[in-house]
Amino acid sequence: MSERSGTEDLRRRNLSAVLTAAHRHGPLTRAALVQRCNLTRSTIGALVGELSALGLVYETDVAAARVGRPSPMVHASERVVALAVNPDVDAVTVGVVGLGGMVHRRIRYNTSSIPSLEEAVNITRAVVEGLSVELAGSEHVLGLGLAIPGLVNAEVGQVLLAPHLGWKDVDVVGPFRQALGMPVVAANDATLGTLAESIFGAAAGYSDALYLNGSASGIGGGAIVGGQPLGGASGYAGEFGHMVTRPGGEQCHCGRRGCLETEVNVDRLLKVVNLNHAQAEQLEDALLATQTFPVLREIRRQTDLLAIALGNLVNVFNPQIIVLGGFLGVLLAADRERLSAAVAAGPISGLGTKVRLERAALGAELLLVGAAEAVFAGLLAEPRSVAPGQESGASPS
Amino acid sequence: MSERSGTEDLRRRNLSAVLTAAHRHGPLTRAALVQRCNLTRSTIGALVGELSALGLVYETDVAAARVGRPSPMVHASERVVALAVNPDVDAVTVGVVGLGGMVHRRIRYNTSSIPSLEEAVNITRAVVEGLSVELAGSEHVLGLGLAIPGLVNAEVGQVLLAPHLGWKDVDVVGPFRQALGMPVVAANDATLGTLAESIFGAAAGYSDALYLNGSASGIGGGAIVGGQPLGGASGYAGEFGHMVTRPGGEQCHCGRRGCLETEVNVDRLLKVVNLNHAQAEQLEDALLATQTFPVLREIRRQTDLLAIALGNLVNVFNPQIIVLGGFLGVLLAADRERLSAAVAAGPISGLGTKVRLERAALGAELLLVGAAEAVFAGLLAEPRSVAPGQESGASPS
DNA sequence: CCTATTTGTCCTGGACGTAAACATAGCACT
DNA sequence: AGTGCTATGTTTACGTCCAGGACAAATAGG
Repeated sequence: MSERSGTEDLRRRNLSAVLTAAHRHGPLTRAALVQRCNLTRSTIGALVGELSALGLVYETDVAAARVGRPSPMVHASERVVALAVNPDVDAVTVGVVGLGGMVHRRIRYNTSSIPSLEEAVNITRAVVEGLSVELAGSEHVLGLGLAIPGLVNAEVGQVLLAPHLGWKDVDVVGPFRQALGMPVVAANDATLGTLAESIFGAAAGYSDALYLNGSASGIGGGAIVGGQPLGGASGYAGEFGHMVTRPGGEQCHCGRRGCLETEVNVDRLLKVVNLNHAQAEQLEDALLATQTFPVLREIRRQTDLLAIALGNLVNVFNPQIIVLGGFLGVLLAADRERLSAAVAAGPISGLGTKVRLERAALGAELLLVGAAEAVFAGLLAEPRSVAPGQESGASPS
Repeated sequence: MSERSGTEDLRRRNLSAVLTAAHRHGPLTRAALVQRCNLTRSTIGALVGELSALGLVYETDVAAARVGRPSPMVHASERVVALAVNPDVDAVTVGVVGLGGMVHRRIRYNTSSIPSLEEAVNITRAVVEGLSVELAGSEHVLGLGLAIPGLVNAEVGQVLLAPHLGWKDVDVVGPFRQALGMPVVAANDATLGTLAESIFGAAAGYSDALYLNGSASGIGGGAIVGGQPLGGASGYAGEFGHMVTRPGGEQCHCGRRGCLETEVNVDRLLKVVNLNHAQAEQLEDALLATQTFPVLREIRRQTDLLAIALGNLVNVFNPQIIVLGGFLGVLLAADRERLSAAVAAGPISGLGTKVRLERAALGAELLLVGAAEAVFAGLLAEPRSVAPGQESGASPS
């Protein structure tokens, strides 16, 4: 079933360590890799050589500022790319993301109505065909990552429920794979956002982090636990939006009452500053500019409820940092002191005082980076898997 | 800082895999180890040989029931032991636990008052000295594990707060190590209970499990995430008892109102069946025997509130199983249908329907097994570390 | 007693990383 | 401009480890 151990296992791990370091921590000198990976110069040389032969990294000379022989820079090859797709209610966004985390292209295809799965597939195929010249030849397309606003069983590639898209109990991986002829992975958007923020964003470098994102469709999130993303039994973990914070409160579409996302809600914020959904971009400015009592009251109300949920999560996870995205980030900006104080005071025995609260650092590229990261994960774990000529137009032997 | 990789790293991992398998999954034949560890007969032979030379495992012949050469049984040596100590408000319990998970001795030392740290240390030393004949000579004492009813920073061995013991901001590892002259680890009792249940108890074999324990001192718990125990940044994770389930409810000692443990509470249960604290053992029988309205109402009230918390946790963790210990197990037994239905209905999109609810399988030995497991963890990860003659009465070369 | 089957043991070969010696490339000082 | 210093890449010898194959051992079934 699983591969034999052998000494090749060691090599796999070391190749993985080097490639992962180059991917996550930007270009690094070989000397830096020696330190970071705890390997000798000889071994790093061999590993970088192999990765270079596989086309996964390349080296550049660098003007040395220090005494001693200059160490070449090892770059993760940005020509090794993943496609990233984020279907949403009003658009399907397709991205091309290179190893190293750069988003090379980002194409937002606006839809007149909520896209069906079939439409999302067709749009994606069309956009990718439009990019084919760009992708062809030199680039190596590893696969496609799907960021789905809903519950996704990552193992089997099934969407259990994506309420706002109206997708339910469908295999999403199959159709995309069939249409594009490449490996496809799918996961919940907030889970992928967590991944992205934990690697390249505000939670980078923390082993235990929480991420909560607030959007028009509710609140989702994810956790990094001991450096690893929390998936749960089937990839559904991180539904922080349905934590009950006001029992007997408003009815939630999930069936319960008083879920966090029925109370802490972008609609309520828009309403107090007289904006509509289309003007969500201006929410932050409007909130900060309007200091009237109803506005302040609503900010406080939502801040306090959010703080209860965050306090619960601190008690549960004991994280080092909590990253807030979307309108939750706006809420943090609107009254950081209050949220900070409430989170510090809530959890047992002052645990909350040590938790950092940060806004998400990645903007529009968050989900594309996260989805690509899910694709890269396989390669990073097993760099040699790139070997059997896995070009975009696959041809089985 | 950390050790170099080398091929010895492979050996370490393989030794660890074999020893861990023998420890967790009882005696196994070498043939079974070959399958389980994905290694060849030659390698398993070498590994078992080395572990045997280290005194960590031994082999026995077995009457083969199958055709073919019989494969010897590999047993984790139960003569390699850990001491386990659980200080509580009315007693200090000391145990001797062997590799393989057997509790060889369990000595409960009742105290007339809540023990101070100093008293706990002295009691432990006295009990261990009483066991010295038993421990001396043939046995190999790896160290001592402390199960503390409170917040423990496992990394630094500090108790942040153990409210019922009255310990606060004290180094617990230091005094015990000084008094006993052996390595000491400390952790929260519920965290260790989680570990024990996940290895030898009801959660064995599950990669994603939750454990909640209800005692006179409140509700604590822990999680297994992707097969690994959830620790958090400093080991404080798993404080499920302080999840707010009824905002504005009763004041909790933690400062907030309506924490789970202020509402779901053994005192309230004892009260409705007219028992006092000392009669807690009889709670289950009393609850099941008394079918009066006030009793049923209190059971339902607590069941419903517990279900809210469990529903939140299912949304957060997406676990395969939830294990309930202490009076929470009693509550499950009292009205399994109701709790089951509420947990199934609560979480989003029917996630709860797939979650198993089980009572804790380990009884009085739970914490001793868990504390010992924390001690064994180091050995299991690095079996060769046993080498430099680490006898109970240590004698540096 | 013989055969099939399963498993332990021994031996050889290949893969891998380490360590140490050597080579190289830039800086800094004179 | 030259010389030494220093940090780093490169090459080679060596040890460890595991896989795989040949052989031996031990048992059940006929």
